[in-house]
Amino acid sequence: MDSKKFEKISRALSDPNRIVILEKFKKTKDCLYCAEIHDSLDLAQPSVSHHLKQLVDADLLLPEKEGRNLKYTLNETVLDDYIAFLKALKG
Amino acid sequence: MDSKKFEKISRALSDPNRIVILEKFKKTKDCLYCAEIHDSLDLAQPSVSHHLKQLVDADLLLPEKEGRNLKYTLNETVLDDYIAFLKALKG
DNA sequence: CCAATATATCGAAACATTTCAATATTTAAA
DNA sequence: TTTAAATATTGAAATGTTTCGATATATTGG
Repeated sequence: MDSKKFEKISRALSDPNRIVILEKFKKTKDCLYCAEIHDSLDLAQPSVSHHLKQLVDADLLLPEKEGRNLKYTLNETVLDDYIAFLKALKG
Repeated sequence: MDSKKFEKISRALSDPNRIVILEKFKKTKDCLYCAEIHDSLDLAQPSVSHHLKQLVDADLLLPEKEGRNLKYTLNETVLDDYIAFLKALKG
């Protein structure tokens, strides 16, 4: 992971609503539907869409179409790469 | 670490100049002087001061006064806590 | 104490992000 | 194939961030 990618992921992680989204993966199964995310986020639909886009653009979430719904899974590989970058900072 | 703290650290990590600062710790010894940071950052002095403040406010850097200079060390404990939060996201 | 050096703060311009209403697009069901 | 549901895009207001010149504060050496 290069520093530009690291920066982008950090930015994606620097918003309370997006943290709520990511934490939902901890509590629930390994995938979440767009509508479930929308329900847990006291925000208008375009705002939810915007936040999901940030997370997808940072590769933290992997989107998958399922009929007319959208399903997201957490990209653990990217999280691991991000963690590796952080560990490298320590020398 | 709570999510508010996680958010703040993520924001501190989401800027290219601040990443350059943190990466300098990898290359050099375990502490850096304000002036060394300033020298490696093609930015005006108030901007450097601003970025260092973000990093200190997020507890990523620990400042220490040494006469009329300022010395910073990387806070590895906070980095570890941040990493632990990330790992917890994966379940 | 005075002058010089190191760092911080202020205030404003430039830029980026968040939010939502309105609207568009896609897809499945009727 | 029309309609309803799910999601995305646009455009604009509100807010936050970055940057720097000017200036303030602290510290040390002379």
